[in-house]
Amino acid sequence: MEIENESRNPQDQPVADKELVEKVRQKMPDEEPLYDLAELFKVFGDSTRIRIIWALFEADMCVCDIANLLNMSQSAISHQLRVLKNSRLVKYKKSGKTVYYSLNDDHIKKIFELGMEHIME
Amino acid sequence: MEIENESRNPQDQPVADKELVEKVRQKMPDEEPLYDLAELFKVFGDSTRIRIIWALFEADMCVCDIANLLNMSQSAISHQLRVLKNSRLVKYKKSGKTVYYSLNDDHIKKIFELGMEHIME
DNA sequence: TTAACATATGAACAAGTGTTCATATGAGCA
DNA sequence: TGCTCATATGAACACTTGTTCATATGTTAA
Repeated sequence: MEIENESRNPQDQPVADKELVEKVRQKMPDEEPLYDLAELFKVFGDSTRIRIIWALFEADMCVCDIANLLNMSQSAISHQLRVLKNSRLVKYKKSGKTVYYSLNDDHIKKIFELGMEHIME
Repeated sequence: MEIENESRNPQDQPVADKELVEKVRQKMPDEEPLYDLAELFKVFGDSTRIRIIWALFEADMCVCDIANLLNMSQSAISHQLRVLKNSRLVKYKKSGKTVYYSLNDDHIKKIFELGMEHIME
């Protein structure tokens, strides 16, 4: 009985360089943090949310002023702020009827700047 | 005829702090780069693409080895590599039948590391 | 209390996305 | 030439997502 030279994975994919695949596999982070990272970038992957965050770079703002700034409905902004809140990217402070949102993470600005550098290249 | 105290935008949103909205509006970047930035993060916002990129941090790889590493079909990987290629995040080099992909941007690793920092917080 | 206001929320729908499947392309080899 | 292999591609489909619309919640002021 011969051993096949080319290894195969469960999906029956041929492997060109089995050693390399194993080496890289061992260096890969666990699935979960990579999944979480994708979830974070998914949040950044919408221009409304990008613009909300960019506005909050400049100043803490209430929902209606953000809606006005971006020329969008209060409801749309509120929905998106919830997404940002769920990702711990923004926090809020209530003041009477008004709710003021602000950024909750110092990394965001740096991430955005690096992203901009890629775009400008 | 009286001038209303509260200004309204085309969507009939009340404005709490008109001056602030104007100040922030002037500091906001143009729509287009913000739209492009969202497009970039959209590309990062998928765990398959995140894992492909992370693999390429370790080594340049051909399509079938990436498919094997991630235990996914060659077709799925090829489709995703095209997305990465269109965003100028990866480049490729042909060698006979085989196509080797590699990263095309030094910012990516930094962006991912900062993203990870947010997750770990 | 009632009215006005700021915000949040749920349902619904159109638009977008990732994978699969089948097949095309193009290079190397017999 | 014809066959095999690595990759690319198009169509189809299920699934996800962002907005709108209607309405609920909760606060302030009269």
